[in-house]
Amino acid sequence: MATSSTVENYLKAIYQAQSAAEDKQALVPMGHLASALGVVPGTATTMVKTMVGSGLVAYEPYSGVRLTEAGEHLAAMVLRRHRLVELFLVQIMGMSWAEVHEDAEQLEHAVSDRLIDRIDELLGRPAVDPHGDPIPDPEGIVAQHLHKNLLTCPVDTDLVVTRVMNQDADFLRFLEQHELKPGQTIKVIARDASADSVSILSSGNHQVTIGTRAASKLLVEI
Amino acid sequence: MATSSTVENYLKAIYQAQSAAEDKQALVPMGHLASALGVVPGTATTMVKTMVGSGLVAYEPYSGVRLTEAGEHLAAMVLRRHRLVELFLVQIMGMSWAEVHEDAEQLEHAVSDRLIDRIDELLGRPAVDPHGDPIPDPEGIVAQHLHKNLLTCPVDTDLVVTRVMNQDADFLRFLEQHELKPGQTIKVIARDASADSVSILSSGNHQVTIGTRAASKLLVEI
DNA sequence: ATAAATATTTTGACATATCAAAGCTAAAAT
DNA sequence: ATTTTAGCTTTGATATGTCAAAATATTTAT
Repeated sequence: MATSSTVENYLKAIYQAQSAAEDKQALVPMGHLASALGVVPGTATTMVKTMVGSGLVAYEPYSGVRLTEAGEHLAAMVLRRHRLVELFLVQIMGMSWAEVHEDAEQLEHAVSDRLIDRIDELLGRPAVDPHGDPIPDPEGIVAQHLHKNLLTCPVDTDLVVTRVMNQDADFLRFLEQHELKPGQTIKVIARDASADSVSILSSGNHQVTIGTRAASKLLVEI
Repeated sequence: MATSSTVENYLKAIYQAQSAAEDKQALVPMGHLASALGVVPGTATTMVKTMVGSGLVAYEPYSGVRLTEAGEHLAAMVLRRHRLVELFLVQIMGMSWAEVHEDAEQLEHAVSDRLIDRIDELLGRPAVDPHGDPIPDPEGIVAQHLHKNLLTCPVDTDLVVTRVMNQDADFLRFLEQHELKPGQTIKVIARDASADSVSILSSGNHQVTIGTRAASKLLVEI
């Protein structure tokens, strides 16, 4: 009955697709799931059907897939392990936040409940990981934080970066270099729709201009 | 070309069987290998044949299997990861040495070279794990320590426990309770061949009597 | 030297996870 | 309303790792 790491990855991908959607109850299309996991669509269909058999997901042919309560809980546990491990690698092992994702991707399937609780304790039961992603508690409950992104937040107001919705190492290194990491205080100076850009004043008082695609991935708190 | 965790476990089992043998070049019988891995003999035969194809082992039908140089190096890397992880879990995560084996068994297949080097550094490039088992260096070289066990060591002489050749959690808890862990000083008071027993004076000056089977698993330095 | 016991290999089957390519469905465009 | 297109499912294969049970080899005992 123990879920394979493949099944854990499917659960995680469905969970994250559901979280990203406006309607949290919406079905995740098979094509989306397949490309998130790097498999061909047929593989996802087959796999999802076996997961229906384990009671982890609900599936409607030609429409998509959604987690059941059991699946959602398991997915939250995978995310809990992943995020605690990431924070642990940065905080305790002194690794760079840009490079820990791959390691965490492997370790999330290998750490025991006992060890993950030890890590949680050592880190002081943290609420978020180095990217600002919330860490589900042992019951699978996720503290929902409301933040705006750099396209929806007010201009010329002090903001604290709270979350980065992109795991790409180069992007993370860019943010680090320009003092735009979670916890740092910034300000949006201007938005230019025609230039597709947003200009920011970083915590170190340096100015940077980024594209709106990137700006939408940076979440802030006022 | 990356070895699966199954192959890594086969390599480790063959390595450890070869190390335990008097003749380090002796072939490991398939039955031994199969039972060490908890599979039926036919499975081991099949698997070993595919490993021949990868150049990791030499195999002689009806005789057994032996690591090639490439296989030995890979096996040493698995053991290096396992032992560094065990020491890490005990030293940094504060887990009990009796309970870390299972965790390490999983993690040894999931930690990256980068992370294992970080762990190695954090622990100060240690030579042995909590059981006194030597940690292979990044080139796969193992410092060979010569020790005697409680059956071959001199009686009534101060000894330091250096290594425990048994991973059984209950046995490890027993040693802990009776102050017989690696690093502690003990003395053999008497051996009784007919009673199949060895009597020991522990570091805390308590006396314990254990069977010769157990005594052979405790290695010491004079 | 032969029989009995033990160990090993082979064979056929199965579970999991995957792909390529053919076949279907549903939505969008005309 | 029909065609096109995009997306999804099915089918048949493949790779990995495993077992049960039959066949074979080796060792031990008589």
